[in-house]
Amino acid sequence: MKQVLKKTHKFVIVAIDVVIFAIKDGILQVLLIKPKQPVFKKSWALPGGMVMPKESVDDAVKRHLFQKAGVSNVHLEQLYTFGSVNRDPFGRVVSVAHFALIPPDKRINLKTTEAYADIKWLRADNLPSLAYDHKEIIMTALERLRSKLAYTNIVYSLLPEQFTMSQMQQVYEVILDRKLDKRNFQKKIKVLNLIKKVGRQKRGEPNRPAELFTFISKKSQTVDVL
Amino acid sequence: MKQVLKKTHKFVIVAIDVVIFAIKDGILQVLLIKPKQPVFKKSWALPGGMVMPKESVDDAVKRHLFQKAGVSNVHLEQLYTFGSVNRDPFGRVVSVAHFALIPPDKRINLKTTEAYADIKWLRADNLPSLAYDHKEIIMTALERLRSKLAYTNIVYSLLPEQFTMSQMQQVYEVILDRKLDKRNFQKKIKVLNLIKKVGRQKRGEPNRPAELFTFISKKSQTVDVL
DNA sequence: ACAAAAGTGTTGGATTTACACCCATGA
DNA sequence: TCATGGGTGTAAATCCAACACTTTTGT
Repeated sequence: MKQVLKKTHKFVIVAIDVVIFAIKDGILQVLLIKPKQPVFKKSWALPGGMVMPKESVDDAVKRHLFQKAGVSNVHLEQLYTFGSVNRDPFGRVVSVAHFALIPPDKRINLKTTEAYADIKWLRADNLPSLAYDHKEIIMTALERLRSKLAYTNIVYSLLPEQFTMSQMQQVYEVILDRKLDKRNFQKKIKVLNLIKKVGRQKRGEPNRPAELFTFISKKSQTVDVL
Repeated sequence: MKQVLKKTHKFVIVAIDVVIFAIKDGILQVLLIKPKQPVFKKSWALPGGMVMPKESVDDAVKRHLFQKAGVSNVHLEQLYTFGSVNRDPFGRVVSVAHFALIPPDKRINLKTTEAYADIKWLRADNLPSLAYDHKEIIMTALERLRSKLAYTNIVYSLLPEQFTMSQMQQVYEVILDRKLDKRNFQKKIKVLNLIKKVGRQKRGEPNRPAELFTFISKKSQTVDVL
């Protein structure tokens, strides 16, 4: 199919790609697949695929996300549409890039069965060689993620249901790649009224147990965090 | 052609739309066309059109902008991609919406000759009934414009080559729809070092002549304006 | 007892807001 | 001379950044 497209070059195909982020072990990770095409044998690529005529772009993203990562009901956001003529060697494909945020305790179900050879989490700070313009897409997603951390409450999409203040601060530190002051951070978060104590503590570590918090609401809103 | 698409419903067409803003007479205006299709006889619509197989999305926007408004070399920015299934009654069309900013002294050349009956500037604060999902697109563009005024220097794209401080302040007031304090505004702008006095004044009005300024650089940059 | 992370306030500096009068011009 | 918008500074309030010690636990 795609080969035909290349030859005729008569249509513009609409596809989607998703940059899926999660923080695991204090490291920002991106979910990538290993394409089977020989051209990209040495590269990794973003999960994605075509938009079908009878599904919306949003639905296409959800479908591919579920088909490839077995995940649904996560923060999902349109990023940018990449539309240069030669971005895909197999045809004229315009891709509506998105990004997704997955909390670390989310059950996911990676499926290697389909058109790609492998799928796994890779560090965002040490990316392998990437197919298509996917490097650029990931960089754009990272930028967006960084800026949205500062003026929205999306951090809730990267935290488990219950979390400590340090965990929350760590999300900021990992993504922004700088240390924050503990007292100032907690002061700012407190005044925003986004989270509340659950009344239990995280025990079992060889140090003072930390209070557990949870988000009062998980609606996206713009708030001045940093 | 479009009718065929509707029946077969086999392909997704990629199009672009542009929300073209300018401030004229202290009013924020949007450039709209009057479609010829009977369905939209009573509506206005955004200028736009298909992306051809051999042109990039960016090039398609520039082409349509030139074909419809006779304008080139203006601030142009991708906004959002609208991809719901039924947004266009004539077929499955995904539209990559953009916005453009045009300075008031820019020569433009509106062309009513083509597939639409009329083209003209309409007030953004009192929009007519709009075709497709173009109301939503304009609202999204307005939001984006408002937020970018605050953290970038794009205001230069809405001002003539030489301008007074009051003119600049007016751009902010019109778009943000609130009054600003003259002294505080000038203080903030001054510290950003974006503009310089040209050394002449705007005479001819029955009041004290105003200093004229110009932008030191017309590169987009993010700066904390407000 | 010790190591490790949790919790918790204050101060100085920077930034932001509010606010009013005189000036230069054209009519 | 009058009406109009242009140009200009200061003081109070708020916000932000820097900074260190005590607590609680597991081993």
